[in-house]
Amino acid sequence: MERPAEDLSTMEVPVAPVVRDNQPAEGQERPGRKRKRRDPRPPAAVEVESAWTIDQFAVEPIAGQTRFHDFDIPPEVMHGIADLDFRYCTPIQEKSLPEVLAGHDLIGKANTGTGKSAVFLVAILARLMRDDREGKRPRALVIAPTRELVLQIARDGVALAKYTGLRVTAVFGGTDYQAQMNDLTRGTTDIVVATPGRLLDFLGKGILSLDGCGIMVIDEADRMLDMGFIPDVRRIIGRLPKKEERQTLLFSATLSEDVKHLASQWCVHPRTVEAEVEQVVVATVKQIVYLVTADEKYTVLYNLIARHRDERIIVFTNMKNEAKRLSDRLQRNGVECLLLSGEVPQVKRTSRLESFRTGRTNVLVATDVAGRGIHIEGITYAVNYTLPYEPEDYVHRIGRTGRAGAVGTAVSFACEEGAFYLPAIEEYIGRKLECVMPDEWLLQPPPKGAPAPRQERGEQAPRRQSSGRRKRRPGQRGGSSGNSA
DNA sequence: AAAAAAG
Repeated sequence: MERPAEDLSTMEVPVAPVVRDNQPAEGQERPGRKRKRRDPRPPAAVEVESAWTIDQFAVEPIAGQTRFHDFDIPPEVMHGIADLDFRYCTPIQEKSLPEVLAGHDLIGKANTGTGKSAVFLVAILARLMRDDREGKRPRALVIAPTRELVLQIARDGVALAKYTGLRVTAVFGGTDYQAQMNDLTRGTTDIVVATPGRLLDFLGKGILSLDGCGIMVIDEADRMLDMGFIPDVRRIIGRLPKKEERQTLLFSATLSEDVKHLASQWCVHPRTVEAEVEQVVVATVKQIVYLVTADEKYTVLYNLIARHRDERIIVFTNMKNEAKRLSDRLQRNGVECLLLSGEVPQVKRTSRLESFRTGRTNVLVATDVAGRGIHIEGITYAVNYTLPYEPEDYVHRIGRTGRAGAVGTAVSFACEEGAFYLPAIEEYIGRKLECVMPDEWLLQPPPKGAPAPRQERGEQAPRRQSSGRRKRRPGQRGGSSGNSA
Protein backbone atom coordinates (compact mmCIF):
# COMPACT_ATOMS: atom_id res chain seq x y z
CA MET A 1 0.00 0.00 0.00
CA GLU A 2 2.81 2.40 0.75
CA ARG A 3 4.59 1.93 -2.50
CA PRO A 4 5.67 5.04 -4.34
CA ALA A 5 3.24 5.80 -7.07
CA GLU A 6 5.86 5.76 -9.76
CA ASP A 7 6.30 2.04 -9.36
CA LEU A 8 2.99 1.18 -10.82
CA SER A 9 3.54 1.38 -14.48
CA THR A 10 6.81 -0.43 -14.27
CA MET A 11 5.68 -2.94 -11.75
CA GLU A 12 5.12 -5.85 -14.08
CA VAL A 13 7.73 -8.48 -14.16
CA PRO A 14 9.33 -8.26 -17.57
CA VAL A 15 8.36 -11.17 -19.72
CA ALA A 16 9.69 -12.11 -23.08
CA PRO A 17 7.94 -9.83 -25.54
CA VAL A 18 4.93 -11.51 -26.95
CA VAL A 19 3.12 -10.92 -30.15
CA ARG A 20 -0.26 -9.62 -29.31
CA ASP A 21 -3.10 -11.97 -29.83
CA ASN A 22 -4.32 -11.71 -33.34
CA GLN A 23 -7.13 -9.49 -32.29
CA PRO A 24 -8.69 -7.26 -34.89
CA ALA A 25 -6.69 -4.09 -34.53
CA GLU A 26 -9.70 -1.98 -33.80
CA GLY A 27 -11.13 -4.53 -31.46
CA GLN A 28 -14.49 -4.57 -33.18
CA GLU A 29 -16.62 -7.63 -33.62
CA ARG A 30 -15.57 -9.83 -36.40
CA PRO A 31 -18.63 -11.38 -37.97
CA GLY A 32 -17.61 -14.99 -38.16
CA ARG A 33 -15.54 -14.97 -35.05
CA LYS A 34 -16.37 -17.51 -32.46
CA ARG A 35 -16.44 -16.27 -28.96
CA LYS A 36 -16.42 -18.60 -26.12
CA ARG A 37 -19.67 -18.31 -24.29
CA ARG A 38 -18.75 -17.00 -20.92
CA ASP A 39 -20.65 -18.06 -17.89
CA PRO A 40 -20.86 -15.02 -15.67
CA ARG A 41 -20.75 -17.27 -12.64
CA PRO A 42 -17.33 -18.56 -11.75
CA PRO A 43 -17.14 -22.25 -10.92
CA ALA A 44 -18.41 -22.78 -7.41
CA ALA A 45 -15.54 -24.73 -6.02
CA VAL A 46 -12.07 -25.26 -7.26
CA GLU A 47 -9.30 -27.47 -6.18
CA VAL A 48 -6.27 -25.29 -6.60
CA GLU A 49 -2.91 -26.37 -5.48
CA SER A 50 -1.85 -23.60 -3.30
CA ALA A 51 0.96 -22.74 -1.01
CA TRP A 52 -1.56 -21.41 1.42
CA THR A 53 -4.75 -22.53 2.97
CA ILE A 54 -7.64 -20.43 4.05
CA ASP A 55 -7.23 -21.51 7.64
CA GLN A 56 -3.91 -19.80 7.87
CA PHE A 57 -5.72 -16.52 7.69
CA ALA A 58 -8.53 -17.29 10.06
CA VAL A 59 -9.25 -14.61 12.59
CA GLU A 60 -11.19 -14.86 15.76
CA PRO A 61 -14.93 -14.81 15.15
CA ILE A 62 -16.80 -11.93 16.72
CA ALA A 63 -20.55 -12.04 17.13
CA GLY A 64 -22.23 -9.88 14.53
CA GLN A 65 -19.04 -9.39 12.53
CA THR A 66 -18.52 -11.04 9.20
CA ARG A 67 -14.98 -12.02 8.43
CA PHE A 68 -13.37 -12.06 5.00
CA HIS A 69 -12.49 -15.56 5.99
CA ASP A 70 -16.19 -16.45 5.98
CA PHE A 71 -16.32 -16.15 2.20
CA ASP A 72 -15.10 -18.48 -0.45
CA ILE A 73 -12.06 -16.45 -1.36
CA PRO A 74 -8.98 -18.14 -2.84
CA PRO A 75 -6.16 -18.44 -0.31
CA GLU A 76 -3.79 -16.36 -2.41
CA VAL A 77 -6.24 -13.50 -2.25
CA MET A 78 -6.86 -14.09 1.44
CA HIS A 79 -3.15 -13.75 1.99
CA GLY A 80 -3.19 -10.30 0.45
CA ILE A 81 -6.22 -9.37 2.50
CA ALA A 82 -4.49 -10.52 5.66
CA ASP A 83 -1.38 -8.54 4.77
CA LEU A 84 -3.47 -5.41 4.59
CA ASP A 85 -4.84 -6.28 7.98
CA PHE A 86 -8.39 -6.51 6.70
CA ARG A 87 -10.19 -8.91 8.97
CA TYR A 88 -13.78 -8.00 9.52
CA CYS A 89 -16.01 -6.71 6.76
CA THR A 90 -17.51 -3.26 6.53
CA PRO A 91 -21.28 -3.23 5.91
CA ILE A 92 -20.92 -2.84 2.16
CA GLN A 93 -18.38 -5.64 2.03
CA GLU A 94 -20.53 -7.93 4.08
CA LYS A 95 -23.53 -7.39 1.83
CA SER A 96 -21.78 -7.23 -1.54
CA LEU A 97 -19.20 -9.96 -1.34
CA PRO A 98 -21.65 -12.88 -1.40
CA GLU A 99 -23.31 -11.40 -4.48
CA VAL A 100 -20.20 -10.53 -6.41
CA LEU A 101 -18.41 -13.76 -5.54
CA ALA A 102 -21.44 -15.63 -6.82
CA GLY A 103 -20.97 -13.82 -10.10
CA HIS A 104 -23.91 -11.47 -9.96
CA ASP A 105 -23.94 -7.98 -11.33
CA LEU A 106 -24.05 -5.35 -8.64
CA ILE A 107 -25.15 -1.80 -8.07
CA GLY A 108 -23.44 -0.61 -4.94
CA LYS A 109 -24.48 2.56 -3.24
CA ALA A 110 -21.42 3.54 -1.33
CA ASN A 111 -19.24 6.51 -0.65
CA THR A 112 -15.53 6.18 -0.61
CA GLY A 113 -14.20 5.04 2.69
CA THR A 114 -16.82 2.36 3.04
CA GLY A 115 -14.45 -0.30 1.77
CA LYS A 116 -15.96 -0.71 -1.64
CA SER A 117 -12.71 -1.01 -3.55
CA ALA A 118 -11.91 -4.09 -1.52
CA VAL A 119 -15.25 -5.47 -2.68
CA PHE A 120 -14.54 -5.18 -6.35
CA LEU A 121 -10.84 -5.95 -6.17
CA VAL A 122 -11.48 -9.12 -4.23
CA ALA A 123 -14.25 -10.02 -6.66
CA ILE A 124 -11.90 -9.52 -9.59
CA LEU A 125 -9.01 -11.41 -8.07
CA ALA A 126 -11.14 -14.32 -6.92
CA ARG A 127 -12.65 -14.59 -10.35
CA LEU A 128 -9.40 -14.37 -12.24
CA MET A 129 -7.81 -16.95 -9.99
CA ARG A 130 -10.58 -19.35 -10.87
CA ASP A 131 -10.89 -18.71 -14.56
CA ASP A 132 -8.34 -20.14 -16.86
CA ARG A 133 -6.06 -17.56 -18.26
CA GLU A 134 -6.81 -17.26 -21.90
CA GLY A 135 -4.66 -15.31 -24.25
CA LYS A 136 -2.64 -12.35 -23.18
CA ARG A 137 -5.42 -9.88 -22.90
CA PRO A 138 -6.47 -8.14 -19.73
CA ARG A 139 -9.35 -9.92 -18.12
CA ALA A 140 -10.71 -7.25 -15.85
CA LEU A 141 -11.27 -3.52 -16.20
CA VAL A 142 -11.93 -0.86 -13.60
CA ILE A 143 -12.71 2.69 -14.62
CA ALA A 144 -12.78 5.70 -12.32
CA PRO A 145 -13.14 9.43 -12.88
CA THR A 146 -9.88 10.86 -11.60
CA ARG A 147 -6.29 9.90 -12.05
CA GLU A 148 -5.56 9.83 -8.38
CA LEU A 149 -8.43 7.49 -7.80
CA VAL A 150 -7.14 5.20 -10.51
CA LEU A 151 -3.70 5.23 -9.01
CA GLN A 152 -5.03 4.43 -5.62
CA ILE A 153 -7.24 1.59 -6.79
CA ALA A 154 -4.34 0.18 -8.75
CA ARG A 155 -2.16 0.38 -5.69
CA ASP A 156 -4.69 -1.43 -3.56
CA GLY A 157 -5.03 -3.93 -6.37
CA VAL A 158 -1.29 -4.57 -6.47
CA ALA A 159 -1.25 -5.08 -2.72
CA LEU A 160 -4.20 -7.44 -2.72
CA ALA A 161 -2.84 -9.31 -5.73
CA LYS A 162 0.58 -9.79 -4.21
CA TYR A 163 0.34 -13.57 -3.89
CA THR A 164 -1.89 -14.25 -6.87
CA GLY A 165 0.55 -13.73 -9.70
CA LEU A 166 -2.02 -11.42 -11.26
CA ARG A 167 -0.80 -8.12 -12.57
CA VAL A 168 -2.34 -4.70 -12.40
CA THR A 169 -1.69 -1.76 -14.69
CA ALA A 170 -2.85 1.78 -14.05
CA VAL A 171 -3.79 3.59 -17.25
CA PHE A 172 -4.34 7.33 -17.02
CA GLY A 173 -3.38 10.55 -18.70
CA GLY A 174 -0.66 13.02 -17.96
CA THR A 175 2.21 10.56 -17.60
CA ASP A 176 4.07 7.59 -18.86
CA TYR A 177 2.44 7.10 -22.19
CA GLN A 178 5.13 4.78 -23.41
CA ALA A 179 5.45 2.84 -20.18
CA GLN A 180 1.76 2.18 -19.95
CA MET A 181 1.67 1.24 -23.58
CA ASN A 182 4.52 -1.22 -23.09
CA ASP A 183 2.74 -2.90 -20.24
CA LEU A 184 -0.31 -3.35 -22.36
CA THR A 185 1.39 -4.49 -25.53
CA ARG A 186 3.56 -6.97 -23.69
CA GLY A 187 0.32 -8.65 -22.83
CA THR A 188 1.37 -9.18 -19.26
CA THR A 189 -1.46 -7.37 -17.60
CA ASP A 190 -4.50 -9.02 -16.09
CA ILE A 191 -6.27 -6.07 -14.56
CA VAL A 192 -6.48 -2.62 -16.08
CA VAL A 193 -7.47 0.30 -13.89
CA ALA A 194 -8.09 3.38 -15.99
CA THR A 195 -9.46 6.85 -16.49
CA PRO A 196 -11.56 7.02 -19.65
CA GLY A 197 -9.42 9.39 -21.71
CA ARG A 198 -6.17 7.52 -21.89
CA LEU A 199 -7.94 4.20 -22.14
CA LEU A 200 -9.87 5.36 -25.20
CA ASP A 201 -6.69 6.69 -26.66
CA PHE A 202 -5.11 3.25 -26.40
CA LEU A 203 -8.25 1.54 -27.62
CA GLY A 204 -8.41 3.80 -30.63
CA LYS A 205 -4.83 2.97 -31.53
CA GLY A 206 -5.42 -0.72 -31.17
CA ILE A 207 -2.88 -0.96 -28.38
CA LEU A 208 -5.29 -2.77 -26.18
CA SER A 209 -8.18 -5.12 -26.49
CA LEU A 210 -10.87 -5.38 -23.88
CA ASP A 211 -12.76 -8.30 -25.28
CA GLY A 212 -11.18 -10.61 -22.76
CA CYS A 213 -12.64 -8.67 -19.86
CA GLY A 214 -15.19 -10.88 -18.22
CA ILE A 215 -15.57 -8.48 -15.33
CA MET A 216 -15.74 -4.72 -15.27
CA VAL A 217 -16.18 -2.12 -12.58
CA ILE A 218 -17.49 1.39 -12.97
CA ASP A 219 -16.50 3.35 -9.92
CA GLU A 220 -18.06 6.66 -8.87
CA ALA A 221 -20.70 6.38 -11.57
CA ASP A 222 -22.52 9.51 -10.40
CA ARG A 223 -19.36 11.50 -10.70
CA MET A 224 -18.81 10.07 -14.15
CA LEU A 225 -22.20 11.47 -15.02
CA ASP A 226 -21.44 14.90 -13.61
CA MET A 227 -18.20 15.13 -15.43
CA GLY A 228 -19.68 14.26 -18.76
CA PHE A 229 -17.78 11.00 -19.00
CA ILE A 230 -20.73 8.91 -19.94
CA PRO A 231 -20.27 8.98 -23.72
CA ASP A 232 -16.68 7.87 -23.17
CA VAL A 233 -17.74 5.15 -20.80
CA ARG A 234 -20.29 4.00 -23.34
CA ARG A 235 -17.62 3.69 -25.96
CA ILE A 236 -15.40 1.77 -23.61
CA ILE A 237 -18.16 -0.61 -22.64
CA GLY A 238 -18.82 -1.16 -26.32
CA ARG A 239 -15.41 -2.82 -26.49
CA LEU A 240 -16.14 -5.32 -23.76
CA PRO A 241 -17.98 -8.59 -24.05
CA LYS A 242 -21.74 -8.18 -24.07
CA LYS A 243 -23.34 -7.60 -20.72
CA GLU A 244 -24.71 -11.12 -20.67
CA GLU A 245 -21.17 -12.40 -21.02
CA ARG A 246 -19.48 -10.31 -18.41
CA GLN A 247 -19.97 -9.38 -14.80
CA THR A 248 -20.59 -5.68 -14.25
CA LEU A 249 -20.22 -3.90 -10.94
CA LEU A 250 -21.30 -0.30 -10.68
CA PHE A 251 -20.67 1.87 -7.66
CA SER A 252 -22.15 5.24 -6.99
CA ALA A 253 -22.50 7.53 -4.00
CA THR A 254 -26.07 8.28 -5.03
CA LEU A 255 -28.60 6.20 -6.88
CA SER A 256 -30.26 8.87 -8.97
CA GLU A 257 -32.62 8.01 -11.79
CA ASP A 258 -29.78 8.66 -14.20
CA VAL A 259 -27.51 6.23 -12.47
CA LYS A 260 -30.22 3.60 -12.34
CA HIS A 261 -30.83 4.11 -16.01
CA LEU A 262 -27.18 3.50 -16.81
CA ALA A 263 -27.16 0.46 -14.61
CA SER A 264 -30.15 -0.96 -16.42
CA GLN A 265 -28.28 -0.59 -19.69
CA TRP A 266 -25.05 -2.09 -18.51
CA CYS A 267 -26.02 -4.70 -15.95
CA VAL A 268 -28.06 -7.89 -16.04
CA HIS A 269 -30.33 -8.53 -13.08
CA PRO A 270 -28.10 -6.54 -10.79
CA ARG A 271 -28.28 -6.94 -7.05
CA THR A 272 -28.51 -3.62 -5.28
CA VAL A 273 -26.58 -3.11 -2.09
CA GLU A 274 -26.42 0.04 0.00
CA ALA A 275 -24.06 1.07 2.71
CA GLU A 276 -25.81 2.27 5.83
CA VAL A 277 -27.84 5.34 5.09
CA GLU A 278 -26.72 6.95 8.33
CA GLN A 279 -23.19 6.66 7.17
CA VAL A 280 -23.43 9.81 5.08
CA VAL A 281 -21.01 11.44 7.45
CA VAL A 282 -19.17 9.19 9.84
CA ALA A 283 -19.75 9.86 13.50
CA THR A 284 -16.09 10.44 14.19
CA VAL A 285 -16.07 13.65 12.20
CA LYS A 286 -16.89 16.72 14.20
CA GLN A 287 -18.43 19.37 11.98
CA ILE A 288 -18.13 23.10 12.63
CA VAL A 289 -19.19 26.06 10.56
CA TYR A 290 -17.52 29.40 11.18
CA LEU A 291 -19.57 32.43 10.33
CA VAL A 292 -17.00 34.78 8.92
CA THR A 293 -16.73 37.68 6.55
CA ALA A 294 -14.90 37.15 3.31
CA ASP A 295 -11.99 39.10 4.80
CA GLU A 296 -11.79 36.99 7.92
CA LYS A 297 -11.65 33.68 6.13
CA TYR A 298 -7.99 33.74 5.40
CA THR A 299 -7.07 34.88 8.89
CA VAL A 300 -9.08 32.13 10.52
CA LEU A 301 -7.55 29.53 8.25
CA TYR A 302 -4.06 30.81 8.87
CA ASN A 303 -4.50 30.67 12.62
CA LEU A 304 -6.09 27.27 12.49
CA ILE A 305 -3.14 25.91 10.56
CA ALA A 306 -0.65 27.70 12.77
CA ARG A 307 -2.26 26.27 15.89
CA HIS A 308 -2.20 22.74 14.49
CA ARG A 309 1.05 22.86 12.64
CA ASP A 310 1.98 19.28 13.27
CA GLU A 311 -1.32 17.95 12.02
CA ARG A 312 -2.34 17.01 8.56
CA ILE A 313 -4.84 19.45 7.13
CA ILE A 314 -6.59 19.50 3.78
CA VAL A 315 -8.19 22.70 2.53
CA PHE A 316 -10.76 22.73 -0.26
CA THR A 317 -11.74 25.54 -2.57
CA ASN A 318 -14.25 25.55 -5.39
CA MET A 319 -12.02 26.88 -8.07
CA LYS A 320 -8.56 26.21 -9.37
CA ASN A 321 -7.44 29.82 -9.26
CA GLU A 322 -8.83 30.21 -5.79
CA ALA A 323 -6.76 27.26 -4.64
CA LYS A 324 -3.72 28.73 -6.34
CA ARG A 325 -4.17 32.12 -4.76
CA LEU A 326 -4.75 30.61 -1.36
CA SER A 327 -1.71 28.39 -1.42
CA ASP A 328 0.44 31.27 -2.65
CA ARG A 329 -0.79 33.44 0.15
CA LEU A 330 -0.19 30.78 2.77
CA GLN A 331 3.32 30.34 1.50
CA ARG A 332 3.93 34.04 1.64
CA ASN A 333 3.04 33.74 5.28
CA GLY A 334 5.53 30.94 5.75
CA VAL A 335 3.08 28.06 5.73
CA GLU A 336 4.49 25.09 3.96
CA CYS A 337 1.71 23.78 1.76
CA LEU A 338 0.99 21.90 -1.43
CA LEU A 339 -1.38 22.86 -4.22
CA LEU A 340 -3.41 20.20 -5.95
CA SER A 341 -5.74 20.89 -8.83
CA GLY A 342 -6.42 19.79 -12.35
CA GLU A 343 -4.13 22.43 -13.78
CA VAL A 344 -1.15 21.08 -11.91
CA PRO A 345 0.89 18.80 -14.14
CA GLN A 346 0.25 15.16 -13.37
CA VAL A 347 3.77 14.41 -12.23
CA LYS A 348 3.47 17.09 -9.60
CA ARG A 349 0.00 16.01 -8.64
CA THR A 350 1.36 12.60 -7.86
CA SER A 351 4.45 13.77 -6.06
CA ARG A 352 2.56 16.32 -4.02
CA LEU A 353 0.00 13.81 -2.94
CA GLU A 354 2.83 11.51 -1.99
CA SER A 355 4.51 14.26 -0.06
CA PHE A 356 1.27 14.85 1.80
CA ARG A 357 0.71 11.17 2.31
CA THR A 358 4.11 10.60 3.83
CA GLY A 359 3.72 13.60 6.08
CA ARG A 360 6.57 15.54 4.57
CA THR A 361 4.19 18.41 4.08
CA ASN A 362 1.19 18.75 6.31
CA VAL A 363 -1.07 21.14 4.45
CA LEU A 364 -2.76 20.43 1.14
CA VAL A 365 -4.82 23.05 -0.69
CA ALA A 366 -7.00 21.41 -3.29
CA THR A 367 -9.98 21.60 -5.58
CA ASP A 368 -12.48 18.78 -5.75
CA VAL A 369 -9.99 16.77 -7.72
CA ALA A 370 -8.91 15.54 -4.30
CA GLY A 371 -12.39 15.46 -2.86
CA ARG A 372 -13.23 11.91 -3.63
CA GLY A 373 -11.60 8.71 -2.87
CA ILE A 374 -8.22 9.86 -1.80
CA HIS A 375 -7.49 8.05 1.37
CA ILE A 376 -4.71 9.35 3.45
CA GLU A 377 -4.46 8.41 7.05
CA GLY A 378 -4.34 10.88 9.84
CA ILE A 379 -5.93 13.97 8.32
CA THR A 380 -7.23 15.76 11.40
CA TYR A 381 -8.82 18.74 9.69
CA ALA A 382 -10.72 19.05 6.46
CA VAL A 383 -11.49 22.68 5.71
CA ASN A 384 -14.06 23.98 3.27
CA TYR A 385 -12.52 27.32 2.49
CA THR A 386 -15.47 27.77 0.23
CA LEU A 387 -18.53 25.61 0.58
CA PRO A 388 -19.07 23.33 -2.39
CA TYR A 389 -21.91 23.81 -4.84
CA GLU A 390 -23.12 20.29 -4.41
CA PRO A 391 -23.99 18.84 -1.02
CA GLU A 392 -22.49 15.53 -2.11
CA ASP A 393 -19.15 17.23 -2.49
CA TYR A 394 -19.36 18.45 1.07
CA VAL A 395 -19.66 14.88 2.25
CA HIS A 396 -16.87 13.70 0.03
CA ARG A 397 -14.52 16.44 1.08
CA ILE A 398 -14.98 16.06 4.79
CA GLY A 399 -14.80 12.31 4.36
CA ARG A 400 -11.05 12.85 3.93
CA THR A 401 -10.86 13.13 7.69
CA GLY A 402 -12.10 10.85 10.43
CA ARG A 403 -11.13 7.82 8.42
CA ALA A 404 -10.73 4.32 9.81
CA GLY A 405 -12.28 5.26 13.09
CA ALA A 406 -9.89 8.14 13.70
CA VAL A 407 -11.27 11.41 14.96
CA GLY A 408 -11.35 14.36 12.61
CA THR A 409 -12.79 17.82 12.41
CA ALA A 410 -14.52 19.34 9.42
CA VAL A 411 -14.35 23.12 9.40
CA SER A 412 -16.39 25.11 6.93
CA PHE A 413 -16.38 28.83 6.32
CA ALA A 414 -19.72 30.38 5.66
CA CYS A 415 -19.37 33.96 4.60
CA GLU A 416 -22.17 35.96 3.06
CA GLU A 417 -22.50 34.01 -0.16
CA GLY A 418 -21.27 30.71 1.20
CA ALA A 419 -24.09 30.58 3.73
CA PHE A 420 -26.37 30.24 0.75
CA TYR A 421 -25.27 26.63 0.33
CA LEU A 422 -25.71 25.63 3.93
CA PRO A 423 -29.38 24.63 3.96
CA ALA A 424 -28.96 22.16 1.12
CA ILE A 425 -25.99 20.62 2.86
CA GLU A 426 -27.82 20.34 6.14
CA GLU A 427 -30.71 18.71 4.43
CA TYR A 428 -28.46 16.27 2.64
CA ILE A 429 -26.64 15.16 5.75
CA GLY A 430 -29.85 15.16 7.71
CA ARG A 431 -28.77 17.40 10.53
CA LYS A 432 -28.21 20.99 11.46
CA LEU A 433 -24.64 22.16 11.52
CA GLU A 434 -23.16 23.94 14.47
CA CYS A 435 -22.51 27.52 13.37
CA VAL A 436 -20.19 29.60 15.51
CA MET A 437 -18.31 32.85 15.41
CA PRO A 438 -14.56 32.30 15.37
CA ASP A 439 -12.79 32.64 18.70
CA GLU A 440 -10.47 35.51 19.40
CA TRP A 441 -7.31 33.56 18.70
CA LEU A 442 -8.52 32.67 15.24
CA LEU A 443 -8.76 36.32 14.33
CA GLN A 444 -5.19 37.31 15.17
CA PRO A 445 -3.68 38.93 12.10
CA PRO A 446 -1.15 36.72 10.31
CA PRO A 447 2.43 37.94 9.92
CA LYS A 448 3.10 40.40 7.15
CA GLY A 449 3.45 38.66 3.84
CA ALA A 450 6.98 38.28 2.60
CA PRO A 451 7.55 38.25 -1.14
CA ALA A 452 6.14 35.08 -2.62
CA PRO A 453 8.67 32.27 -2.58
CA ARG A 454 8.44 29.77 -5.35
CA GLN A 455 6.80 26.55 -4.43
CA GLU A 456 8.73 24.36 -6.77
CA ARG A 457 12.22 23.48 -5.86
CA GLY A 458 12.05 19.76 -5.83
CA GLU A 459 8.60 20.27 -4.35
CA GLN A 460 10.06 21.78 -1.23
CA ALA A 461 8.04 24.69 -0.07
CA PRO A 462 9.87 27.11 2.17
CA ARG A 463 10.46 25.55 5.50
CA ARG A 464 8.90 26.86 8.59
CA GLN A 465 10.47 24.39 10.91
CA SER A 466 13.22 21.85 10.80
CA SER A 467 12.12 18.68 9.15
CA GLY A 468 13.60 16.60 11.91
CA ARG A 469 10.95 17.72 14.30
CA ARG A 470 8.09 15.77 12.98
CA LYS A 471 7.99 12.40 11.54
CA ARG A 472 5.05 10.51 12.87
CA ARG A 473 2.43 9.07 10.66
CA PRO A 474 -0.60 9.42 12.81
CA GLY A 475 -3.32 6.86 12.85
CA GLN A 476 -2.24 3.29 12.42
CA ARG A 477 -4.58 1.45 10.18
CA GLY A 478 -7.45 0.32 12.33
CA GLY A 479 -7.19 -3.39 12.53
CA SER A 480 -10.78 -4.44 12.85
CA SER A 481 -13.40 -3.29 10.44
CA GLY A 482 -12.53 0.17 9.30
CA ASN A 483 -10.64 -0.68 6.21
CA SER A 484 -11.19 0.99 2.93
CA ALA A 485 -9.03 -0.43 0.24
C1' DA B 1 -21.16 27.80 -12.07
C1' DA B 2 -16.71 24.58 -11.32
C1' DA B 3 -14.25 20.64 -11.56
C1' DA B 4 -12.51 16.46 -13.92
C1' DA B 5 -10.42 13.77 -18.53
C1' DA B 6 -6.56 12.77 -24.28
C1' DG B 7 -2.44 15.44 -26.00
